[in-house]
Amino acid sequence: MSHVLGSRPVGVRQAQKQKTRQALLDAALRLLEEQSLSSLGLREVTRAVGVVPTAFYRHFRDTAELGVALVEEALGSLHTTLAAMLAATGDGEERVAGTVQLIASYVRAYPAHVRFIARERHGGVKAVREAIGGQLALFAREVADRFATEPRAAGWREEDLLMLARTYVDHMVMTASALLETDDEQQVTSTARHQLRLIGLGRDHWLD
Amino acid sequence: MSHVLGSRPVGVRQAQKQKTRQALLDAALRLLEEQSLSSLGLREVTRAVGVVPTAFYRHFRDTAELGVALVEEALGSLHTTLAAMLAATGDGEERVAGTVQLIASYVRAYPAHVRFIARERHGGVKAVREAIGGQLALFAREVADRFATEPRAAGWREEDLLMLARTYVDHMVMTASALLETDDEQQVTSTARHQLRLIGLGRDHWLD
DNA sequence: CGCCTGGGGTGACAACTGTTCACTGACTCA
DNA sequence: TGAGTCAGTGAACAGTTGTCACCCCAGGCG
Repeated sequence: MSHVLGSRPVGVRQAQKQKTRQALLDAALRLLEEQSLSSLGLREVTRAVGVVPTAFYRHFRDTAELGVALVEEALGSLHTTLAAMLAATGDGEERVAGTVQLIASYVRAYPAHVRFIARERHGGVKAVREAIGGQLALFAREVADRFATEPRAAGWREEDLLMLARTYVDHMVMTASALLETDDEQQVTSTARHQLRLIGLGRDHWLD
Repeated sequence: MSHVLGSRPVGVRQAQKQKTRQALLDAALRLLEEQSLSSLGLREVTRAVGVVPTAFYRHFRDTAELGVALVEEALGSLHTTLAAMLAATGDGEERVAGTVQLIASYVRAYPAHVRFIARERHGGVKAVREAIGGQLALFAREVADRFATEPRAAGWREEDLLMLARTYVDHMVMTASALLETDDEQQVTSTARHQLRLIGLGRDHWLD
């Protein structure tokens, strides 16, 4: 008789289903640490979960659809984090360092998700590529909109603001994946900070 | 009795072998346009060439080794092109436009190679990732060395020059893969030009 | 010339894949 | 309470995969 508002699983039934679904996503993400989505087998995933192959179809049409769900899981919840990151006003060296540190801690917290995004951004599954591209474009828009409200953006053309935002987003993704592959985190974060400074300088002298 | 110096195929035998090897590479590259290396099957490649599966082993241990060979084919010959690109002295708007145009024409000439590099740079096969990373690091070194000879580099720290070079190389790769995925080439090249201008401005004011 | 090397072919193997269909039994809800 | 829903099961299918030992015969070379 009780109605649960907002949250998805309304009964024991739905809850179990979502639990299995999440188990499939988790197992897939783990398997994808050492292979690409286009070689991920449906049986491989169900075996890792401890469930019969056909159960897979109750949740996803194929592994491509699972991939799209993973994109949502990895990037969907990042919008709020990004907003917080942008809200930290102030500029200069400590702002730059803070940004890079935030990226580093995110990579440390969710390495598998980051790896997945970096790997499948140009991967072999079209639907997943497009899902990631869409999310990143959304990020760029959000960043650009944020910039537009700041006094530094006075005199900037709309499209140049978007270009600048794209540069920042691209740099973020590249730094994240570089952090995954290196074992010298200091080296990577240092380079990332200097690159941000470089972009910041270009930004300051854009209107000449 | 005649000795051919330098060039590889010294006899009809060797020539045939290299011909088959090249056919395997070509077929693989074509198949990789719509999948990742980690899902590329050995049989799939030989079938496309019109050769029996076991013949594959005469040339490569497995598909990973073929992938490394593809990296060499795609990036190995690019060093000279890159040198030419850097040799074009002069700066400012037309230099930037020329650079972007050169990238665009390279993508148009070898789209499959570019796609392969973008896809496997963070792909599921470790050996291939490392091969690509090594080549790109080499590019960055070459660019940095070139910069070091220019008067603009006066006062720059060695590691900052390398950082700058990496930024340019990364930007090149990103622009190339962006050109592959878009259908609006003008849009992408325009953004790329503006990003180069942004970096150039940062470069000009680095020593403040 | 005639032996030898080795790229390519044959056929077969066990293991694996995605997808189908009919099923069971715990949960839902009027 | 009793009928219906549906997440997960079980078995079977037609293909596919990588790898094997063995054979063939054109090209290389003394």
